[in-house]
Amino acid sequence: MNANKLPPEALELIAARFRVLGEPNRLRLISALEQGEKNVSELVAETELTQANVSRHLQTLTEAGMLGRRKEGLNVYYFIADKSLFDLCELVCSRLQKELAAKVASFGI
Amino acid sequence: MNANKLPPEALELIAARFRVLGEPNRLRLISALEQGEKNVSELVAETELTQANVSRHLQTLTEAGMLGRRKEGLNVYYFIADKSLFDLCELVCSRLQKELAAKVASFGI
DNA sequence: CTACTCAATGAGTATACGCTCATATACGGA
DNA sequence: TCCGTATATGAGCGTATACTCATTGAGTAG
Repeated sequence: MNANKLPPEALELIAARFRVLGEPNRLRLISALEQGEKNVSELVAETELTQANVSRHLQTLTEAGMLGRRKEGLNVYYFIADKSLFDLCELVCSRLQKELAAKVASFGI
Repeated sequence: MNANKLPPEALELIAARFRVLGEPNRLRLISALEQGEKNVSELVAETELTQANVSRHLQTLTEAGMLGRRKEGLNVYYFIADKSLFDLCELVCSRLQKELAAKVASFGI
């Protein structure tokens, strides 16, 4: 948000990126891949989502450049391609914790 | 995303936060407030959105704890309450620039 | 109190998107 | 080649949400 007059197309690009992250199940997939690459079946087992649903979310994440794909025989392995994801989530998490702490404190006394 | 088994409610909270940012016009409002607090009329003039629309987006942003409100007579002034917004956008922007640069390079040779 | 201004909100519409079922595609083994 | 397994995708449905118009609510000035 540095540039003072970001053109609409740029804003749309940025927003699109946030939108991809605005879905809990996609965050779940990202989180699951934090430990390392996994194939679709593993992700389905771990998240308990349907295979079709996992596939679609992985597609969304991959198109956004956040994940990478690697085929190995029948299996397709996905992995985190954008390490800045962790920084993003870190920022949001710490902010949420701060807000939660404030809420707790306001009840405390 | 540090914790390995973030509970679903936490993921929903994080996702909700990203979703709020996943709308170009809301980013526009945030961007407009970067210079300092502004009232609704000023934001309407600057963004060329309808007053109703601006009002709703401001509500969304305020409920998410990202903006603050201050009434002064008839006017209501909004301001950035969550400074980490800038870090978030910075991260996304720099990542997008990197991707764009890569795309340009791949056409270069 | 009346009239005016700024901001918020109820109602309605259009669109985006997450989900599922069924099917297609891709690949490996017999 | 024929079958089975892993993943992707078309079609359809239901919900969420961005937008607008009209109205209301809050505050000020006359």
